[in-house]
Order: sequence, then structure tokens, then C-alpha cells
Amino acid sequence: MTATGGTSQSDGGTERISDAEYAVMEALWKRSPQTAAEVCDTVCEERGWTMPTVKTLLARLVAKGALETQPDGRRFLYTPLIERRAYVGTESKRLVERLFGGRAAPLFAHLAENEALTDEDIAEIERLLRELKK
Amino acid sequence: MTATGGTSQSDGGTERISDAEYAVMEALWKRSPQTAAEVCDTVCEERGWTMPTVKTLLARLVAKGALETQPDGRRFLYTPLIERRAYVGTESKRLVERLFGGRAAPLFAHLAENEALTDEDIAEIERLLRELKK
DNA sequence: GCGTAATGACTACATCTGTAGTCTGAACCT
DNA sequence: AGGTTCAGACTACAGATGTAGTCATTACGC
Repeated sequence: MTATGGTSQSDGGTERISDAEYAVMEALWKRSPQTAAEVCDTVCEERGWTMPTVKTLLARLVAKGALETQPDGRRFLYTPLIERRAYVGTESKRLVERLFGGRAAPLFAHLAENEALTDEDIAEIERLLRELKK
Repeated sequence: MTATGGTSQSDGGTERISDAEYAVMEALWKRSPQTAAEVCDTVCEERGWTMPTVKTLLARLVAKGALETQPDGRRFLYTPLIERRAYVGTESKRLVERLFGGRAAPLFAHLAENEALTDEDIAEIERLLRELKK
């Protein structure tokens, strides 16, 4: 289960989560279970969507195995079946594989060159490097 | 001009370069100008494509403004109009924006946690950090 | 000069994605 | 019990993407 493409990832599926679907997942990673209406309250204004869109995306995510449903009266409560950290890790690695031949340092170099690193980032990365060397 | 999505990037277009298109761009970043046949020699076996596929992708990239053509007899020589480093930088930043709220350190943390960093990567990152602090 | 082959132009079709509309039935409310 | 509303199920459609086929023209080779 990965986003936006066609590479095999997990759970026997070849689907990825698209950008729009990801927005829905984010809402549910932040707080779940939620109903479709609640998800819409969270994302519709910000994304300019209406309920039909959210319902479609939810249904697709269920079909992809990314969400599970619990009946709650006449509606469903939606819950993620994949962890955000897993998804984020997969997407990160995919980018590194695709654009940097699997090596993280060139990615880092690009971010550094484009001033995408704050002082805080740098401090934190240094800390992580120290831990890595243990 | 960015890949796989719908966000505005440069040259007045809203198109992104898809995965398949990216493979074609990679061939031309490595060596250009090239004819369609030459590109196919480079990518067709590895990707399991045939000439019509390559020709379509080339035409789409031209339409997207990512490639330019020089007539050479009855065929074109294709040349990238965007630099690999620009594209790679854009995609890197996009991932960071999308999944990490614009902060690079969490991305780094994810890669580190998933053992995506080699000793060489670490050494190189440390070197880059030293330069950044100058 | 003639025949051939290469290649761009154009088309095809399936799938995915983005966004939304319609309908029906059952839960909900009075 | 009856009326209403909500939400899932289903549909729609456009654009993007992946992969490939067909055709016509002209460059190329002999």
C-alpha cells in the first residue's frame, strides 16, 4: 500500500495513496475513529471539497485496505489500518530510491543547497547522527 | 513543471512529470541530445517498453515543456529543458512539504530509523553540516 | 529514380485520480 | 407510526498516466 503510482508495497495490493486520499488519511491519523461528516469538517474547507468527494475518497481508501469501518448506526466510523510512520517511511524511501539511487546523502545535499534546513533541523540532525554512531 | 500531481511549479505549466516520463528524462539527462530510437535503446529493455511508448512519452514531455526538439533529417533530437538538479530539488521539497510540514529533520529521522543511511551517507552528511555552519 | 524504412503525428484504451451528483433505505426524531 | 434526514452505494465525467498500434510522409539507402 503506497501512494500515487503503481509499485507493490504491502498487504498484497499494488495501490498507492493519492494526494487527495492522503489528506483524508492525515485527518484520521490525527484523530480516529471519525465519521465521514467529521472528516469533512476537518478537511473540506481547507481543501475546497464537499461531502461527495470525501465519501468517495473514504470508500477508495477502504477498498485499498488503508481504512477499516465500524458500523455506528447508519454510518461508519473510519479508522486507519496503516500507520502514518509506516506510510511516511515508505514514501521517503521511495523518493530516495527513485531520484537518488537509494542513497540518502544526495537528498540531504539537495535540501541543504536549497536552504531547506533550519538551524533547528541541523541541530536535530546532528543529535540523530550522534545516536546513530553509538 | 513538476512530476505526478497537479501543483504549479514553473514555466507557467501545472503539469508534473510522471514516473514513466521521469525514466525518459533520466535517459536524456545522462546523454542528450538523443533521438527517440536512442532513448528506446536506453530504457526499453529495462522498462519492458516498446517504441510507441517511448514516442508517446517524449511527445508528452515536449508538450509539457520539459523537452525541446531539434529536427535532424526526418527525426528529432530531444534535449531536456529542465535540469535534473532542479527537478530533483523540487520533488525533494515537495515530499518534505507534504509529509513533514516543510521540515527536513523529521525526514532525516525517518531515513535514519529505517536504516537507510550508510556509513558513507553519515560521513558525507556530517561534512555538509560542517560546511553549512560556516 | 525507386523502394524501403524510420519516425512523427495521431489514435486507442485501460486504469487511476480528482471532484462531485443521485438515489435509496434505514436510522433518527417527533 | 410517520416523516425526515443522513450517509453509504453507486454513478458520472474530465484529466492524467501507462502502454501500445496505425498511418502517412519523407529521408535514406541502393
